[in-house]
Amino acid sequence: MSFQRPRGTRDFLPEEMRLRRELEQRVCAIFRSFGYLEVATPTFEHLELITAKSGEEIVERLYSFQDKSGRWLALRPEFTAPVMRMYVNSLQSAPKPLRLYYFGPCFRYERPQSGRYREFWQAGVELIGSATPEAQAEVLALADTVLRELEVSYELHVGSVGVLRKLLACHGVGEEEQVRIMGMIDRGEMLRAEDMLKELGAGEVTATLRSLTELRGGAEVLEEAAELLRGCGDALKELHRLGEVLEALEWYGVRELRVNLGIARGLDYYTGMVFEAYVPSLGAEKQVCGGGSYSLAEVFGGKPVPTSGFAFGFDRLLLACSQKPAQERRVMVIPLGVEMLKEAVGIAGMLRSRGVSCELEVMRRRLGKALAGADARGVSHVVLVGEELRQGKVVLRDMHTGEQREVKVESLPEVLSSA
RNA sequence: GCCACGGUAGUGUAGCCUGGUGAGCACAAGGGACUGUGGAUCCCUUAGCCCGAGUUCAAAUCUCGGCCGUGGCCCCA
Repeated sequence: MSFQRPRGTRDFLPEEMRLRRELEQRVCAIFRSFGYLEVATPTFEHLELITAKSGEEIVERLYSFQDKSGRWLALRPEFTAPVMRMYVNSLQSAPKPLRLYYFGPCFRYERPQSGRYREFWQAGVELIGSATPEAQAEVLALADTVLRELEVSYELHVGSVGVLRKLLACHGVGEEEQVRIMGMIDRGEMLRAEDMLKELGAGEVTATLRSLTELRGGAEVLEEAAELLRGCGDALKELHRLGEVLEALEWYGVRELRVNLGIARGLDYYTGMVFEAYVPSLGAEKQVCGGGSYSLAEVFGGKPVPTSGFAFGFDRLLLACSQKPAQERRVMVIPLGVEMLKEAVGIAGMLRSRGVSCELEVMRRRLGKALAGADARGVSHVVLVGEELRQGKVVLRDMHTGEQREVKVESLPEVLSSA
């Protein structure tokens, strides 16, 4: 009888786990360096929390279930809703702005493929309580800093759903239709979006919309956009806001970005600036980060509060930065014969209490085999405990160079620490 | 939910088209030869046809279904 892993899940063996922890720590350290504080929420939430934010259609992409007393629950598909729920429950009267970050597994019932799993990890932040250009820019700059520090080659696209929505509103398109059209734009279905607009009697906006979503470039394309939006005051106002964010981004040193008004992010709770980061080398699942400014607290029964945030797809990030692990010091203590076992155990214990991690040879192998075994498991330093112990010494062997020297037991921790 | 390709010891593979000999090889793992330097060499051992049904005297091999994997669509991170 043997069992397979559930589809779309992974086991992480020691080597990969080390890489994951390393990356997690690097990313979270950068979050903290911007003043963000870590939070955690439950792995599952009430199903309604998720559907309140994303609509009933999302249910088929969720792991949802009834518990033993009939409550409908769902494994979280992302963190924004849970974190905002937590904010509404417990943090509404905390001093603003609130800077929160999270890291943890999320679950979606989707077809697995490269860079897409049913259990995957997200790392992200929410900045709650400020909608100033500098606050929005900070969030984006934070994402940019992470990508830059990881030395991956990426593209940052910045847009504004506010501009698009106000443009549509300007031509009499209602809220609900706006959402549907934005979804089509996000999926690149411009023709469908145009058909729908014509049906709604807003056919005259299609040319403007098309030109607008095809604009690409630096901050200078905002001028072209302004031309296109002439006569639509609300949209121009949104465009001006985007301009302010872009200006602030310059102060943060974020210059390698492209304005892309075609980013709609499909989701209806975004209000203003939106952004996405891509790592082209990842292929189909190249989006490593998505975020923007939104207003969600009121959906969960709180007072509206302007918020900006983003989430990294941690697994994709890991794929993107093919970092090779730093050489790790790994120590093994080998007794030369059973009669030295007791002493070897003692020395291993002494090393551990002095902060040097080490493992003990427990297979009673002959020296040759023991060395071969140590090598096979990636040990970098071996401590041989033999008759030199009568002079209070052990033999320290560097497994990479093959060099050996006798070292006093009491100076062993120090010598190994600097190795 | 849809499409393409795939699944043989722990890993990588041969065999499949053309059904029929104890399913072969390499590496890994465990033991030994061999008493502190043999990270070697030699020998031994462990361990496999994804699951189920069908066709057949006979299935790793052919057919169907399922499961899982890889990549793509969709969606997203």
